[in-house]
Amino acid sequence: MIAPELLEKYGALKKSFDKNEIIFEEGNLPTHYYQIISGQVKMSNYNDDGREFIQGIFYKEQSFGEPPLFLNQKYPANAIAVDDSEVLLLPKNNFLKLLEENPAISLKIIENLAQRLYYKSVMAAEMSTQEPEHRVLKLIDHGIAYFNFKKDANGYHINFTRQQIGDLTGLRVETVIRTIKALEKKGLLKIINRKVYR
Amino acid sequence: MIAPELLEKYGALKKSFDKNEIIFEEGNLPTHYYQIISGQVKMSNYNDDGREFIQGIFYKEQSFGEPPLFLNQKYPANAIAVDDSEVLLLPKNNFLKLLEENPAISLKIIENLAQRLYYKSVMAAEMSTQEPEHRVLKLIDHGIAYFNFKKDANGYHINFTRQQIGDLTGLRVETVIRTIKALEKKGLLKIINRKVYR
DNA sequence: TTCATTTTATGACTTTAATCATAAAACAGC
DNA sequence: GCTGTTTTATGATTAAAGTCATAAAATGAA
Repeated sequence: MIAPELLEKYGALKKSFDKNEIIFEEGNLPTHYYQIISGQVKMSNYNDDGREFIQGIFYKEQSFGEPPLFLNQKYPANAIAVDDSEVLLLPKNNFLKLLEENPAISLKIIENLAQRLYYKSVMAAEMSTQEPEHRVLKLIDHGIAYFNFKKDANGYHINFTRQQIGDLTGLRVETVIRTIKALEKKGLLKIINRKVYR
Repeated sequence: MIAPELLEKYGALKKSFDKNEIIFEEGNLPTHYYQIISGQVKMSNYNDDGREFIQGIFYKEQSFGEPPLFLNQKYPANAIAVDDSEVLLLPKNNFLKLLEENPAISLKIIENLAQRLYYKSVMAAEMSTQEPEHRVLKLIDHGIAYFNFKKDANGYHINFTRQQIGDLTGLRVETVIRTIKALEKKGLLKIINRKVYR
């Protein structure tokens, strides 16, 4: 996260996106640095027959879509508002100037990219070799650490739909539903009127 | 890549690893920055029943294992020499000092992490939603751009074993062998005495 | 040059998640 | 409050990759 005041000093502008509105599209060249003020944004791909894979979900104070910005490459995925969201947009050149003039920010960017690479490494290993129960549990446990799940009397409330869990783990909804039930039976999580807790 | 002279100025030492020797292990805390002088290194995970997933393969002048270094987290995978290899090791604190005193290097690190994140994004989407032919082809095409495949009269020589392709895509050897044959039949690649070309 | 190991290969079969069909409950918009 | 959509749910069936067995070719080490 970069302080909003600093971003604004370099010319960042606030933009609002409605729920399900596209922020940028796969295949386009990056033009801005994006940082969320409020709401949530997902980055995802659609394969040939319309099946979705969610690369990640981002919340307030988080940035997204930087890698292609540094590489002059096309976006490998779409960014879509999951809820009504407000986002700060800083044009690429201003962003690079900001980095140059504020070396401490570079370390923040590095740490952020390192964190995301870490998540992708863990999930890639899970998704390639582990069975559904393992995959779902790993996603949930990662989510507790890095997504904004709230803890209450029942434990952490995993506020993802079964479909979202499927799209994040590469499983189908039905499989996720069955897997979650199996995990509950094993006592690894709780289902309280359809909500999942851990 | 950071210039070897600069690394040595900050106290980096050269270390040799035999083929199949472990450089560092999953679960350990990072102590050094690693940059390859010669040979090749893979980062990989083994799941509960011994199945391997290769996170990536790295060659001369490339660094590996940085993310946990920036996050003070444990390594999410093992680093193993694929061939006899020489690696420059720079202790963590010296590396951070180097970064601090050479701001231009930070941008290099950022670009490198961005590149790896880009690869992982593309492969994650493939691995979760696409059929084997698509997955193998994507890996090969990515490899042409970023691994050191050599081009000759037959095209790019994909010098991965079927097993390695399987470990990189989450498929079993037999499936890779059959998939490659199917891709050859479709004219998407060539097999010339067991070697794969594209 | 020989021998052990790795890599590629192929067929038969099995398992597991995907698919398909259907429906109830919950939620959101009007 | 009604209605359309989304989410959760369950059972039956299918397809596709995994598994198992076996072997030839290639490679590398002694």
